Amino acid sequence: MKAAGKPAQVHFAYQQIADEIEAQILRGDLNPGDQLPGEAELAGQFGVTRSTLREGLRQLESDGLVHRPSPRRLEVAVPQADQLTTRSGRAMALMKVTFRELWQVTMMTEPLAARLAAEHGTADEINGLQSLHAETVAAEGMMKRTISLDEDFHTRLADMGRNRVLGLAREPIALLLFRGFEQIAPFAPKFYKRQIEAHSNIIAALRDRDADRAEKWARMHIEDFWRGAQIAGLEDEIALNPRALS
Amino acid sequence: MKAAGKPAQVHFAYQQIADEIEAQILRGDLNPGDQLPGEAELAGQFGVTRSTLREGLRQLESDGLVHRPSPRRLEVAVPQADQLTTRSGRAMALMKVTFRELWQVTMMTEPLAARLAAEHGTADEINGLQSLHAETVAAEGMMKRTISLDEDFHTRLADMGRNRVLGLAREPIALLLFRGFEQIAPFAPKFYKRQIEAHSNIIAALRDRDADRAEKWARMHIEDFWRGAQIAGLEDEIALNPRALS
DNA sequence: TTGAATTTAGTGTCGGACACAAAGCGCGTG
DNA sequence: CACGCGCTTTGTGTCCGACACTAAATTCAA
Repeated sequence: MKAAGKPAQVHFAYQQIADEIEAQILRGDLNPGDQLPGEAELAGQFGVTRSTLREGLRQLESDGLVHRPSPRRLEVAVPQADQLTTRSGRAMALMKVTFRELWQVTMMTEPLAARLAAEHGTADEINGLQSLHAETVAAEGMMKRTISLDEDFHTRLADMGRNRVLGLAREPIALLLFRGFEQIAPFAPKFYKRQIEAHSNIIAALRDRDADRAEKWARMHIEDFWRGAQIAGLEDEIALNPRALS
Repeated sequence: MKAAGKPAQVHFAYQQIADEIEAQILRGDLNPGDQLPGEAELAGQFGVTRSTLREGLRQLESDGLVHRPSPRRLEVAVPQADQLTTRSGRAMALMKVTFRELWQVTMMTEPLAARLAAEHGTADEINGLQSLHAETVAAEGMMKRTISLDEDFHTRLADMGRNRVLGLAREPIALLLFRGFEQIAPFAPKFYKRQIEAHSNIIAALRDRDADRAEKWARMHIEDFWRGAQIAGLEDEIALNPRALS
C-alpha cells in the first residue's frame, strides 16, 4: 500500500508535459485565466518538438484544464460542469447502469436540492422557476419537450441551493434518469399531471421557504417516477443506450 | 432551442477524428475490448497524417475511451471510476468548494451507502470490512493512516451496495471531505474514538442486515464530522488546496 | 517440439515546411 | 490630427519524411 502520489509511469514525453503543466495549475503557479506562451516557446521550454508538445496540450485540453477562447490564445481554465457531466454520463451509459441505480441516488439528491433551494433561493429565481413551470404546463403531452423542461427545472432548483458539489454530482444522474421518461411516458400518461402537481407544490413550498415541504414534494415526485418505471417494467433495465447521449 | 446534438464546431481535423471514434464507440460499432488498427492505418482511413491522428488519440485516451494495455495495443475501454474521481475531485478543488457543500452531500450519500450495503453486502465483504476496521483501531492517533483507512472503509461500504451510480458520485466527494480530517483532528482528538465506535456499529448493523440501523450510524458518523469542522472553524472554509490532490 | 536468435512492424519523437487566419503595424486621406 | 484601410508578422493546424527503440512475429537451432 503506497501513498497516493503520482504513479511513476511517465516515460512518455507528452505525458510528462501534460503532468507538469497540470501540476503547475494545481500548485497555483498558473491560475485560471492566465495565458500560456505559444507552442513554439513551450516546446522550447520543455525541450521537445511542437508535435510532441501538442499531444500533451490536447490531453490537457480534454481534461478541461486549458482551453482556447480564440485559436490564438491558450489559457488556463477551471473545468466546466457540463464537461464533467458529459464524461460521467458517458461512463454511466457505457457501464450500463440500471434505472434502479439511478433512481436510488436521485431519491436523495433531488429532495436535498429542493430543501437547499427553499433555504437559499432568491425571489427572482423562484419567479424564474414559475415561468419555466408555466411552459411545462403548456407542453403537457409533448414528451420530448416535457423531458427537456423537466431537466431544466431540476437543474435550476439544484443551482438555487448554492451547493456546487450537489450540482456537479446530481446533473449527470438526473439527466440519464429523466431521459428514461421517454420509455415510461407511453405506459403512464397521467404522469404529466402528477409532474405538474409536484412541481407547482415545490414552487409553493419555496415561496413559503418551507424546506420540509419542498423536500417532501420532491421525494414524492421522484417516487412517482419509480412507479412509472415499475409499470413500464424497467426497474432493472439499462437506463440508456449510450448512443442517445451523443 | 435546438436538440442536444453535437455542436458543429468541428473544423479541426484532430477534433473530428476524436469525435468520430467517440461516436463509433457510443454507437456500439466499437465495443470495449476491441482493438483498433495501427496509427498509420487509422491515419490513412481518416485521410490525415499520423501527427494529426495522434492528437485525436491523445484526446480519446484522456477521455478514457481508449487505452493502451501495452504500448503496442490500442483498445476501446470503458471509462474507469478512478479516472472520473480524479477529474471531479480536481474540478471541485479548483472551484474552491467549501466543507459545508461537501458535507451536505455526504450526509446523503454515506447513509444511503450504508443502507444499501446492509441490504446487499455478502458475508465475505462484511468480514473484509471487519479486518479493515481492526487496522483502523490499531492505527488510532495516526492521522494520515486513519484518513486513508477511513476512505477505504467508506468506499468498500459503498461498493457493497451494488450501486455503481452511487459509487461514482460519492467517491470524489468523500475523498475531499475525509481528507479534511487532517485539519480537524488536531482540534478534536476524541474523534478517533467516535469514528471507531461508529464504524463498528455500522458493521454490526450490516451483520444483522439492519438497514435502518446502518443508515442511522452512518448519519451520526458524518454528523460527528461536521461538529469537528465547527470546532475547527472550517464550515465555510475551502476544503482543500488543489495541490493536495496531486 | 521447444527455446533462442533474428526479423519486422509500430510507436514515440524529431525536424522542417507551408497555408491560412488573426493580431499588430504603417500608410494615406479627410 | 484622427481615422480607416491594406500590409506584415506571428502562430496555429496540418503535412511530410525520418529514425531509434522495443515488443511481437518469425525463423532457426538444439
